[in-house]
Order: sequence, then structure tokens, then C-alpha cells
Amino acid sequence: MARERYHHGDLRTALLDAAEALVRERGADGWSLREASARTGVSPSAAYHHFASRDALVHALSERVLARLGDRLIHACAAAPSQGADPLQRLIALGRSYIRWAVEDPAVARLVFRAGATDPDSVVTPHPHEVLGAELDRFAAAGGLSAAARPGAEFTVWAALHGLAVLLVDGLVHTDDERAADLQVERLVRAVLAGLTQEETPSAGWPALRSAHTRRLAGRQPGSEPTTRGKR
Amino acid sequence: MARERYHHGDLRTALLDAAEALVRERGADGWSLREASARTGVSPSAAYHHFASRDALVHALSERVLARLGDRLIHACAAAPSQGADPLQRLIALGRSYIRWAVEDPAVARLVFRAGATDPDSVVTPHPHEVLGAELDRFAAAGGLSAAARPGAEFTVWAALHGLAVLLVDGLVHTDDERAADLQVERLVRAVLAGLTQEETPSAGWPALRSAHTRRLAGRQPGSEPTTRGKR
DNA sequence: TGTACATCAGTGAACGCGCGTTCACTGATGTAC
DNA sequence: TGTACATCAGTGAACGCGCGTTCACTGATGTAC
Repeated sequence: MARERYHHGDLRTALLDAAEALVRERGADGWSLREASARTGVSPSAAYHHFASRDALVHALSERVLARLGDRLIHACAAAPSQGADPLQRLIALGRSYIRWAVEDPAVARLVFRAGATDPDSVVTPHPHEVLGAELDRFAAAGGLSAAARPGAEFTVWAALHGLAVLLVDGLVHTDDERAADLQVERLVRAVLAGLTQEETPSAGWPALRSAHTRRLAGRQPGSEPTTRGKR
Repeated sequence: MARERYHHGDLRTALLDAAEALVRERGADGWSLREASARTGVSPSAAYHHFASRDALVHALSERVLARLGDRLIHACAAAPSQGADPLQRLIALGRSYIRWAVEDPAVARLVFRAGATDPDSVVTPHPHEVLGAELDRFAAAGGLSAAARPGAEFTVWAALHGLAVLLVDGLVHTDDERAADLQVERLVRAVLAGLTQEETPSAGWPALRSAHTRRLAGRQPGSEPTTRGKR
């Protein structure tokens, strides 16, 4: 199927699509810019009108995937069972969705995890980290978590979920039964949040962790324009 | 410094050393077999008398590093403060050691994590996963964890620790203050174990997770020779 | 509605590169007698 | 202790490869008048 027009129309998106498909077929690293261009029906150099480098393409793809994941998490929370009024159901659903996403699309997940922090100037909306934060706020507001335990709790929950996802994706942990991962997520979320709830030491005043995503928001002064601060 | 002898003596180890140094200098992927050979003062083809492929070298390196980490974890537990008789101190020390190892040597940690499961026929002693399991047994024996909560608990703790390690190593989470990571580890370990302790649903009978390492042990029949089972 | 022209988004050839791996070889080592 | 010889552990040249990126170029598009 040859391209009809000289101008592609939306080559940027088409290249991202091709790269994403190649990642699925050959793994996070087993593909090249040339291959993605060829698959799109375009010369290798055409990509440079849309991406400064191969690396820029990888980051753009990673951000697109992250935003999709954010959406997915929001929907998973909304679809969580609410009978019984267990306020943890939403967070368990979020966790399951995160782990399932990683397990179902491991090569793409690896790409995203390896790409590291998102570009401080890029906008990933909704960012998975924001979604988790909002759900924890909601959970705390429902009385699941004391005000003292809330700060930084997202790193504890995120670490636990991310760890399970990575262990499964990298094959360090294995399961014969699909349900095992789901059950493990539930156990993990319940354990972490039960543990945080009965914390004795308040976490306020501790030196804090910050996510790369939070750093972007925090670095921006109120009313200031987006800058390239943070780049070298 | 030229090699004096035609026969190197311990080229296998020397190549592993060179590769490890290159990983530190250039990142988990930024080096080649040729470069490691050159640095060792040997022709590129010499490596093939010791490793079947570049990939085999990577796995051998990964296993060497894992065994070293296992040792490190054992020593960290042994050196944990025991006054106050808080049985969690050993597990907190283990967790800190794991996270510090990853943060101090991120490129090597990435290599190990990416290399995935260890070869089923290789022997990594002591395996970090075994060390964690033994510490959890000890903790359970000391009354920290009910017998019902013990099975599979290592995956919950491991996931939490591994997640924090990976988030820090990949730059998804960042800290200005070194102490933040240490404190977060403590919070994480305390929360997870407190949560597991007060678990309502017993985990016995759940479909189980298995680590790649456990799989190796489980797959070996009593008295049977090591086989290549599991390889394609 | 027609035309001139700037700009945008492609082409295709080339550059320069290092890579993993193979192969026929040879120097060094160790062992049996 | 000396020697023949198998084996081990190197060499060095070559194969075949695809990669990211640059460059001068040209066809297509859209806009001002």
C-alpha cells in the first residue's frame, strides 16, 4: 500500500504508531528509526522534520503511552465495585489496572519505564502519578488514611505497585495463574494502606521524595511561563 | 601495561571485571564485547573461549553481581541494631541495603534488573531472594508475622523494595536528601509488614507467584541431575 | 479567481561508524611414557 | 629428566550488517495581493 500523497498528513503520529508496533514485535530496543520510517512508507530522513533524534521519538512515544495509562487508571477507579462501601476498592482497581497494563503489554511498559522521567516541559495528561495521588486524597478524605499519614503515601503505594509490575514484566517473578497477580495486588494494596494507617511516626517534616512529574509542577513559579529550567 | 604472558590466566574473570567497569562508565547498554576485550588487552575473539556470546557474558556478570548483593544483604541484617528488640530492624536494614546498593551503583543495578531471570542452571549463592525469605522466616518465628500471613509475604516485601529501587534508579523518583530514601524504606517495610500482620484473608490456597529463582529449585527433582529443562 | 512566492515536508544518497561473530591459525601448557 | 604430542587459549583478518544522522535537493501547499 503506497502513500498516495507526497505530504503524509500526520507523519508524526504515524511514526509513533509504527514505533509502538515495532516495540511490541521486537522489544523495547529491537527496532530502529529507519525501520519505523520504512514501515510508514517514508525515507529515514523524513523523521527528522518531526523529531530531533531517535531519543526524542522514544520520549514522545513514552509520554503518549503514559497519558493513555493515566486514562485507563481513571476508568478503572470509576468502574470499581462500590457496594459494601469498601473505600479500598478504587485503589485496588487502580493497582490491578496498572499491573495488568504492564503484563499485557510488557515491551511497551519496559520502554516507558526505561525512558525514565518525562521531559519537564512535556504535558502528560492525565499523568498516572496524579491519578494515584487523587485517589489517595479521596481515600484519606473518606477516612481511610489519617492526615498525618497522607503525605508521601503515594510513594509507598506506587513503589509497591511498580515493583510488582516490574518484577512480572522482567520475568523475575512468574505466575501460572493469571489470578495470582490480581490477588497479589489486592494483598499488596491492603497491606500497605493498613500499615500506613496505623503508622506511629508522623511523616511530616521528613526529607521528602519527589517524582519527576511533581518536580515539573513544583519548579514552575505561579504565573511564570514554562521554561527550559532543569535542562542542561 | 601489556600482558606479559600469552595465556592470560583468568581471562574469564578479567572480562567480567572489564565489562562491569564499562557498565559503570557508559551505562548498562553503552559498551561492547570488543571494548571489554580491548580493555583486557586481548583480541575480540578471545572472549568466545569463555562465553558463548555477548549475552552469556551479560548473564554471567549479572549472576556474579547478584551473589555479591546476597552477601551484602546478609551482612546488613547481621549488623542491624538489636537493642530495643525490635524484630523489624533486620528487615529494615535489609531493605536499606538493597536500595542503597541500587542507588550507589545504578548502571550495574539496571543491568541486573534487565537481565531478567537468572539461568535455571546457574547457582547464585547466596541469592538475594533467599536472604529475604530467610529473614521473613526469622521474623515470623519471632512472632512478627502469623503463620497464615507468611506464605507469599516475600513477594509483597520484595515488590515494595524493588519498586522503590527501580523508581530511584530510573529517575522516576528523585530525592535531594540521601536520608529521604532511608526513611522511605523504613516506612515501606513497617507499613507492609504491619499490614500483612493484620491481614484478614489467609493467603493459603491462593494461586501463587513464584520467583525465577524459586522455580529453579522447584523444578529440580530430588536426586535428579541439573538439566536444561526450561530452555527452548 | 489567478498568480507569485515563501514555507513546509518530503527524497535519496552518502558518511562514518562499530558491532557480534566466525575462521583458520599458532603459541603455550601440561601430561604420559 | 627429556621428549612427543594433545589440548587449551590465544591471534588477527574478515564477513556482513544496519545504524543514526546530515545534506543538498525538490515537490506540494497555502497565502497575500
